[in-house]
Amino acid sequence: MPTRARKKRETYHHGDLSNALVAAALEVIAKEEQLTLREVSRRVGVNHRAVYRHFADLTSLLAAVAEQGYRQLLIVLQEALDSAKRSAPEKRMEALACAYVAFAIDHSAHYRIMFGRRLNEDGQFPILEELVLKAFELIDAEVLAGIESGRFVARPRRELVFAFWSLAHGFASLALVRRIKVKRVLVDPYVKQIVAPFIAGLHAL
Amino acid sequence: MPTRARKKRETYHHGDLSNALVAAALEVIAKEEQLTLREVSRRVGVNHRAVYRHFADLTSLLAAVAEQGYRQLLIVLQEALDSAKRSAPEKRMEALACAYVAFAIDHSAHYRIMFGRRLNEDGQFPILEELVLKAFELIDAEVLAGIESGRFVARPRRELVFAFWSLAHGFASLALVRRIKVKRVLVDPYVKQIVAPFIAGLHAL
DNA sequence: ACCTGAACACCGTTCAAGT
DNA sequence: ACCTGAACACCGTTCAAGT
Repeated sequence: MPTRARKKRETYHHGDLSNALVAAALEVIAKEEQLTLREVSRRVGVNHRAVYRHFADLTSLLAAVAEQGYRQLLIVLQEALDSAKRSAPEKRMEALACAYVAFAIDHSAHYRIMFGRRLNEDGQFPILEELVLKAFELIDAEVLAGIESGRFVARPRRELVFAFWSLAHGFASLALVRRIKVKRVLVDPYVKQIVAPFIAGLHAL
Repeated sequence: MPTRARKKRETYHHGDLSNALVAAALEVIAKEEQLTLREVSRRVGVNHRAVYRHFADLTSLLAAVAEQGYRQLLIVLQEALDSAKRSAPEKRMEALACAYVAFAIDHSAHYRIMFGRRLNEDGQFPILEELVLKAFELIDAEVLAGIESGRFVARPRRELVFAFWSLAHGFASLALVRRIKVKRVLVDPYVKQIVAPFIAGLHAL
């Protein structure tokens, strides 16, 4: 059974094809289906060649999808911090890790595109680098706050941030490929156990 | 220019096609070329259909490639431990992390297949699960030794091992996609910085 | 038992043409 | 300016036939 176009256009021109394509791509990955240029254009109801009017190639379309993902991730991380407003730095780091891993697991296809192979050429998509930097700074601010409050003594900060990120990303990524097996409801307590030694180390390095 | 077959067979039957295919696959990924069923069979000098006599599908061939990778990784990790025979548990963990990340960076295409998406169906390739378990046990033995020597007080062990693995895998994987940028010669000192807070935490949790 | 050839249903991408 | 259709060079996989 061939996939049918979702929408029927009355006009020859689509109007907002660029956004529609990204939205359709998000639909596709939400269903865990194969994300191809042809499938995405099918869903929008447009010839697959029309994509090239808006994106240089498939990779550029994926970059737009990844961009959305990074924006969502930033929001999720910020929300986690807001919910832990009055908590100690240790708890705030923990909340950050839990939110990060939960995002990766609940949006696994999206997460895979964000951290997949295709978008890894240096400087090819500056917007992605920019958003990644924002996430870095968000974590960095927490580490800094912990140091300034006198609770964290470890440094240098840059490496601490990358260590924290490696931990969260590594766990998420191993969970996604089922090398670490966790039930969804147990993700939070599991992540807390995983980051515990790291957080303890922040007191003592 | 079409890719040419490397070897010319005199006999109709190849003899050791299964191993030759895996070897050719390793050649392909070593050159960072696209690993396809057709390219691999071209290199061996055999019709691409012949692959199906030995592997159920492309994924099974990739699993055989991953298997080799896990075996190499285990050797590399064991060598790192052997070289740090008389060192303190902290140093041995550090050496393990350095060896792990170095392997991932120096065999990036191989590493990507080992931890890529395709082989992640639960229980589809028991040999892979078995080798992953061996790696787990290798790390676990180190953590146990640290605890028994009285230097590590943290627990539970299972989560410590996964935390360590997440850290190493996460760092390697972020480095591979260039989200963390490290020069090759600086990998060792960088990794030591990254694992430092975790190792400090093993003393205090 | 093992390998091949032709065919199928998919890709991403290029070119020239339609509205 | 924007979209389409036909064509190209690739995939992995299935079927029936060759040695």
